[in-house]
Amino acid sequence: MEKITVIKGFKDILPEDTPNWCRVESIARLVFSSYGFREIRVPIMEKTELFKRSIGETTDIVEKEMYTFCDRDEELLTLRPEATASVIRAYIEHNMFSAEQVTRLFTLGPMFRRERPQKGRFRQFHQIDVELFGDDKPQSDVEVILMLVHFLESCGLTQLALEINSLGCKACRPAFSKAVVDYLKGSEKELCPDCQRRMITNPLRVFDCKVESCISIIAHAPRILDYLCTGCEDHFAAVKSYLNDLHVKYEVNSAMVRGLDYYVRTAFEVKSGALGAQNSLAGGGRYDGLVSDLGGPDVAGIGFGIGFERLLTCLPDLEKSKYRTDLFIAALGQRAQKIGFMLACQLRRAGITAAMDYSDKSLKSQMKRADKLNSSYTLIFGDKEIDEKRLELRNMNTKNQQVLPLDNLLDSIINIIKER
RNA sequence: GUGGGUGUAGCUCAGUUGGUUAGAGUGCCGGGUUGUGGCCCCGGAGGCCGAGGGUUCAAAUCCCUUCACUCACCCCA
Repeated sequence: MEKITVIKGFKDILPEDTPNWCRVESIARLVFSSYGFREIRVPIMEKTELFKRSIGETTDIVEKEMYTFCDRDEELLTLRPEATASVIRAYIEHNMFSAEQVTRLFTLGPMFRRERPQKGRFRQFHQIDVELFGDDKPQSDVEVILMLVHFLESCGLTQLALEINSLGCKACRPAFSKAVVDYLKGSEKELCPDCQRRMITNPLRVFDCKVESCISIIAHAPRILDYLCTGCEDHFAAVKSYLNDLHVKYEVNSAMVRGLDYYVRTAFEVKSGALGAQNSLAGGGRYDGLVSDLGGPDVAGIGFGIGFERLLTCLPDLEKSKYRTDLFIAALGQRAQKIGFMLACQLRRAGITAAMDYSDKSLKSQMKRADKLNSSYTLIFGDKEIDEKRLELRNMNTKNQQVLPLDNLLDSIINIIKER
């Protein structure tokens, strides 16, 4: 019989790893809550239209990476490639804007993009996603960036590289795009084929190219920061000033452009050297105008996403989770097995991790099992102990053994274990 | 979608210029005198050498095809 395997680019998260996931999740909840962010959970599927309108029809994500299928009633549905669109949809749908001026939300869960998998990139991957609606002041940019840094540091990450940039707005970006195209036309033939194509489709993407010759051409290209309108310039200056005051280290990377069409003004990214080619650990930016594009009120927005798997690969002290057992019951013989089983069931109901072997194996073998399960204590008994009503309780660390009376056995074990 | 690398035991990997019954470490199970774990010693189970085809007296080894994994490009978290 042929084995059925997981889908390419999808991963099982095994028991030895799940505690690490839980740990990071609880740090996120803790840190975000102190900034006033509340958790929202949105579906992993949406109508395809939602992503087309938010992310942009001509982006790679929408053009070739989405898992889209036709439902039985002919409706086009898509497994979410990112969370922002869904959160905005929910924000609008539940009229959250009328409940409060500023809304702070976060969510976490799986995202889906049909790319070729490689290090730090999977078809199902997980993101922690943060969104702040209803405030266009630079302080909210700073708050969100600071929270991101705070969170990553709380996870134990060091040597983070924060890069920020301003992408301009609807008013000033078109002029910049044109200037870039004009500049590139001069040396069009020296550009790599990809960049020649980008010139037409999405000129700003040329800044992302890693080809040696393109990099040297782009080094002298116009900089977005020289084309910002007064509003964008003031906004960006304020963001930088606050970050300086807060001693948040960052680099301005005027070549940083982001792959989702909706970003305006502040864009930021956190990179790590531990990741390989896909070195972007978290990224986000401002998206004023997107909420109204999706049918909501004209409110500002800013947010970011953190790659969960990428974050985990950056963590320095990742440990595989081991077994941990309070009490192992080594029962010898049929009578002992029966008593032991009843005891195990009762202990578990009392919240104590109790384990035993249901087949009547040799004591040596049961002791080995107890050791493997990292048990703190092992209760040892057979016919002799039952007849004498005196059971042996071995402390596995000290090797001391004490005698426990069969009467009130449950309570005395609970007391001993809870005292530790 | 395009390249490169790798596929041998549950896991990590050896395997010579093609040559007997394919190995090690680790893990798993059992044993080392009656009922006491970790260390040590002994034994056992576990492989269609990724799959299919070809060359040859003979293929894990050489050739072709294919699949999977992986890294990189594209792009992004």
